Amino acid sequence: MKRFVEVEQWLKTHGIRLTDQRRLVVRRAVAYLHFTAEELVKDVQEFDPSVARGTVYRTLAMLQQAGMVEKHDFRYGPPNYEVTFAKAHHDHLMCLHCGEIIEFQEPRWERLQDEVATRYKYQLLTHTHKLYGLCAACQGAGDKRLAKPPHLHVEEMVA
Amino acid sequence: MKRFVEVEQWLKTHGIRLTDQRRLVVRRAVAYLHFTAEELVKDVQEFDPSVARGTVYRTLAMLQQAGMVEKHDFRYGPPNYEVTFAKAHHDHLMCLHCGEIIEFQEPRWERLQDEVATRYKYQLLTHTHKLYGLCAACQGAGDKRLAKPPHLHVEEMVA
DNA sequence: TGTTAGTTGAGACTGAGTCTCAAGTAAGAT
DNA sequence: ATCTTACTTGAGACTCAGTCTCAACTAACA
Repeated sequence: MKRFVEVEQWLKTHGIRLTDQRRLVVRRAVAYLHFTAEELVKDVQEFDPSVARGTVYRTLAMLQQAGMVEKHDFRYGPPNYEVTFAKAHHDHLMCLHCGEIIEFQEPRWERLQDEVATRYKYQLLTHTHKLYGLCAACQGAGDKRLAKPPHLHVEEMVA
Repeated sequence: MKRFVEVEQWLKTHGIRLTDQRRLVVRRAVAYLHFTAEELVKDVQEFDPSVARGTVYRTLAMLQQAGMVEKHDFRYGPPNYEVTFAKAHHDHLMCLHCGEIIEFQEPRWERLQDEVATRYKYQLLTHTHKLYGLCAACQGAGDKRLAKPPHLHVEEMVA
């Protein structure tokens, strides 16, 4: 089953009203790996220019609230969103030159984290762990500065 | 020797002109553990209201460039700055209720990171690792939402 | 097919940060 | 000590991302 169908079902069963606008936002969001709010606004408005910015932000907040979308503050540019519904926990490795984002898992970290939390008597709720560097392809390139914002990877429109 | 004296010397030896404004910004910054740009602006302007916002931002950027100040995107609110000059590398643990920030070191992480970077053929440049939870004191409190922004810890003014 | 509470679009508003440029000044040269 | 000049500053306009308000609209249940 397509992911957006599951997301829509989840919304329905949780008493959240399904409007055309929300459907569109969800469908466009799941087509991306990572995206910024403004990118999603533009993308959604290409399909329906009448959808307001506020609606996209509100829907995004709602999805985040529901735990289907996560917001990441990568170090450069505005925050990045990711649809995490039915996805295993992972951390991120980002190329500072081309903006590639790799998702990886490292269970040994999770254990070390618990250890640290215990050390300081903290009840751990969440964490972010991000590595920044240069991917193999960009290590040769001359200018090592961030060339473009963290991106993107669009699948086809699933309408 | 006071930290700000070292910072000022460093600036001097690197051909950066020492103005009264920069001196003030540096001195106020080293009085904090963590601070936001706007907090520093207000703080600096209490000592000299004629210092412009732009000047504080510019000085902050310069110090960051020089590697004496680090910018942290904690998950809530605007970015947090920290004077890292002559400080060992560390990561952060933050209480989501009272905003306490604990700095800790965990060398085993660094090794795991190198491993991950190698796995993906990345040249690692930097990383951020932040744990969020509830400190011992706040675990009992009723409302678990973030009560106030990441803060602060002011030492006395060193003028 | 009502009814109504939840949702929307439009645009004003906010907060954080950047930019511009004329005026001011630190610090090396004289 | 004073000159010179490139660097720095203050003021305020500007930008960008995100939030808020409110009248008009609509999904979904009765």
